[in-house]
Amino acid sequence: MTLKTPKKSHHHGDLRNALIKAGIEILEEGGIDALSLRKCAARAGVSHAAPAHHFDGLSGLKGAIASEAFAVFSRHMLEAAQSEGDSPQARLKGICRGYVQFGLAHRALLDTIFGIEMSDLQREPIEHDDSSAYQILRDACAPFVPDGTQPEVVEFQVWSLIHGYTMLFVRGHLGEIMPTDVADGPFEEVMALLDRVGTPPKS
Amino acid sequence: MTLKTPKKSHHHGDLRNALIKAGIEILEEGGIDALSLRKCAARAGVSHAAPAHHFDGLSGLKGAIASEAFAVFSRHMLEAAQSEGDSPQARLKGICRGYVQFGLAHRALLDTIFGIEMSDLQREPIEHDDSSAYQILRDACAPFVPDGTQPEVVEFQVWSLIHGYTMLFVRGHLGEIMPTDVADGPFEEVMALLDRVGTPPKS
DNA sequence: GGTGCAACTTGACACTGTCAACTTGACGCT
DNA sequence: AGCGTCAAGTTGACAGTGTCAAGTTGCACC
Repeated sequence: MTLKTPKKSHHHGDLRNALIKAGIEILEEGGIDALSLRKCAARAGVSHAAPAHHFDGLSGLKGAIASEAFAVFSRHMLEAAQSEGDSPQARLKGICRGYVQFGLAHRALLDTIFGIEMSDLQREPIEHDDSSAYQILRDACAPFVPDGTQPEVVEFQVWSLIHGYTMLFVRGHLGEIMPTDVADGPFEEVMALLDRVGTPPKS
Repeated sequence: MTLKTPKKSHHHGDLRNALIKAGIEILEEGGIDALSLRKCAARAGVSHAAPAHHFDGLSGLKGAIASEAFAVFSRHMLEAAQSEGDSPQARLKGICRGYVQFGLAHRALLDTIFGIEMSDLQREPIEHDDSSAYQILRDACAPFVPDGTQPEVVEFQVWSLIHGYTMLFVRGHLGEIMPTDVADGPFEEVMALLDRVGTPPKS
């Protein structure tokens, strides 16, 4: 008598989404190594072989989870950007701060998203879509793209910097202790490299 | 009658190094997911439980392999730097090009090195040592560190940029195709962000 | 010359992904 | 209404994985 149709047949009805939800829970609780098809199946209340009807192996499930994780990722970036300021510079720095915060708060989701090999996702490219996480970065970079130049250059500069910083930072490579907050690392100092992004290199 | 002492007793004599060597071979052949303790043991000609006497689980073996991989990493960076030029700018760009080249040529070693959690290597920090890969980056950055400032700022700026670029690039996130050469991506354009690294932000 | 012990083996266990064969029930068609 | 098809889920099996306990072996040291 729950809200979801309580047909207790062996047809779950929404197993695909249930498995994704279970997978995210397991990831958040135990990290990327804790994720397995059988644990997801058990948590969703189905048999161990049921996920094979919805995903192409563990990597298929990870891809589906990554699509969901992108929503969380985007939310972190947008929220951080909003609490930073209105100028293009402040907005860009906010996006970057949200990138790091997402990596700290949802480490396993970050690993899932960027552990994916672009070569083995035959279907729709999950990024580079409109309203995607990449689009958020793209919009934040737009004010810094010089007229008549390819926007990808500035985008990849910013993305490379913040992605590399986040990956190194959350794994503890940039300090002695494992960080739990953005303030545990030299975020401001490193991001200062972006102070003159897009301006011509010859001063 | 080989050069290595042919004592065929059950004492291998140099099993630890043999396992590391086997592991690197397996990594280069099949990627990071192909690595397993049992396969390393089989290739080294010992029983499946023998590695436990030398490494603390699979992550322990990965750590030992990473230490070896750093030598290859360093070699790539130094060679690329040498064929680039003598100016500090050319040298820094060469180091970065070597970083990417290493990621392309030894993808599994890159994943092994940076898949390691700094929190669970209780022993010596493999990086930040003298003559380590990090020291190479540090030396290349030194000419750009303003007097009286902490060198870590410039180092982390450069490291973040090149690390993020490499990670995104080798996974195919920066283009439609999976890259096989540095020239398959916008390396020069992105590295242009370093053209004025270390100079004061207020022009 | 005997003893201790590190190195390695064997065997077992739980867990994993994956496959084949089977059951069930919902849906469309005549 | 009856029937058949077929997707969705189950069960069982298999090879591979890490890990532990217990046993064996031979080197080194006293």
